[in-house]
Amino acid sequence: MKELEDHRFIKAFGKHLRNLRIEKKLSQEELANDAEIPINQIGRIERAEIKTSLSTIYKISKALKINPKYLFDFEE
Amino acid sequence: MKELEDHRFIKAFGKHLRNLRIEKKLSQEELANDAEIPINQIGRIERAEIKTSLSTIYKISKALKINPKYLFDFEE
DNA sequence: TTGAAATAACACATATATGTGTTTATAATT
DNA sequence: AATTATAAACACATATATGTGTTATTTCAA
Repeated sequence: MKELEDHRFIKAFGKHLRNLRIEKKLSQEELANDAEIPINQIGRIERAEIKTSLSTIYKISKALKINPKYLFDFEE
Repeated sequence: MKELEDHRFIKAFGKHLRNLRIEKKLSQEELANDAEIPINQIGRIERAEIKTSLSTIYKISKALKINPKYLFDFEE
């Protein structure tokens, strides 16, 4: 089943995002505000509820003040 | 307008994907088949028609046999 | 310049992300 | 224990990606 492998990646991405957010000492709400996306989105991504889009990835990276590629700089 | 900036990023992503695909000497159809996604999706991403998802990004990186982060290794 | 391969450009149904709001649960602090 | 901040868990409407199919256009080699 390809879904399992895919889901592992999505979960790792969410965990990595959470790590980066906490490193920067931001709440989900603060990050969401900075990124100009709804408050709930950050939690949904961190919990791997959704497979977010390039657009949201870009906005989050801007709010974290990092290059988007660092959002993918993690091991599964 | 934030949309413009966002769109520059999406376009750069598409251009980078096209470069990577051509480097590997794959047609859109071959890459789509390898990634097990519809043939049209690759073209839509390369032309920046859509802001694709984490899931598709993962599948494409697998098909290209690269780490997903290299899909974001480009300058805007 | 013609034929074949590759890509673009349509249309349309379905699945999923987004956006907004409300309510519940969990931590942390005083 | 009570208060506050944070995050999770719901629901629901809307926007957009996905998936499938067909037709036009472009590209490139013979």
